[in-house]
Amino acid sequence: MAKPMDVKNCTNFNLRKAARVVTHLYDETLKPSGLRSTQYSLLTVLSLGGAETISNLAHKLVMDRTTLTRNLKPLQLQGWIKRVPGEDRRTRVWTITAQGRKVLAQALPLWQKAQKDTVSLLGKERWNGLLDHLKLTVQKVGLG
Amino acid sequence: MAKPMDVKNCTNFNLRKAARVVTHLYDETLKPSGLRSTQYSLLTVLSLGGAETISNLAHKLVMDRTTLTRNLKPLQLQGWIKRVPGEDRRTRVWTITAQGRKVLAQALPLWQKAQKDTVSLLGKERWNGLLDHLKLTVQKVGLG
DNA sequence: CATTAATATGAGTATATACACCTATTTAGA
DNA sequence: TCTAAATAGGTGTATATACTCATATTAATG
Repeated sequence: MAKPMDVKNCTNFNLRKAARVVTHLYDETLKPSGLRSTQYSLLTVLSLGGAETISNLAHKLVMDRTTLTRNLKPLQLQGWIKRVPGEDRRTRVWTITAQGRKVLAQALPLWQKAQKDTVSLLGKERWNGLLDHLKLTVQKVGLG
Repeated sequence: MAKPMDVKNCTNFNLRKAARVVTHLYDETLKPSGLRSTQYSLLTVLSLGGAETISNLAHKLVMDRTTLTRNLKPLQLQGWIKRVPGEDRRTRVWTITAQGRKVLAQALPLWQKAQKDTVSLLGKERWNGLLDHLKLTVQKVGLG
């Protein structure tokens, strides 16, 4: 059993370190598509969920609203998403464009490869366990 | 069993999301010390490992060398670390200062609280599993 | 109905991350 | 020894992340 007060067992440090190495694998694999891994996630959410306000997206992705403002910008500049006025004059709704769906379709097999490679590296059992623990972590720590 | 090709099960997305929520908890808890969670990790490594080159640190932390160049800067500006010439005229060695040790000592109980709170939220068993999976992930995916 | 609350968003600032490219120094080999 | 390769480090640029503060609009309330 790991000892919580040993610095080597810092939850945050180990999480960020793992995120670095995994993001590197996904970014590298997605490179031919021109998408970063984070951008792939964003585009996918937009492609599945339809038009969404930035606040909705932020809540769904457990991400700060202002982070999304910056993250959506390069996608917009590439013409992969566009912003249209919402019903409420305060809100703006983001939708994926045809170009966005196109680049996403090209990225899909690459993402699938990244997933497959990760499962291969970890083993199916371990990969399942990792995902399980991560989801529980978001659930338990998230709304604190 | 989670299905790898379901976007909701993207290893990278779930890892980054978990990192966001956990980092938020640690940053919030560490706030009175004036340290961010990442800075706490860096200072701790420097306090334990003695003088290190930036390349050594990067390897140890599984982090890009140039990331460290930027991350060390605010710590240097605060006077918590300092850079001295190494034996080789190419190398520069980083060491923690007395002020750095002081702020680290103040941050220690806060970090301990963050660890304790995280274990409480996840449960000891789950927390151990999470850490275990994260370490294995770094090990297996890291040197790819 | 006028004022206040709440909601939706963006901008300024700062840190975190890393790739591509560059310089300086040391080491290895011809 | 002289030169090419390896090593150590930094800068420019771009994205990722989020806090604080500011603005616009809507909803609530006296």
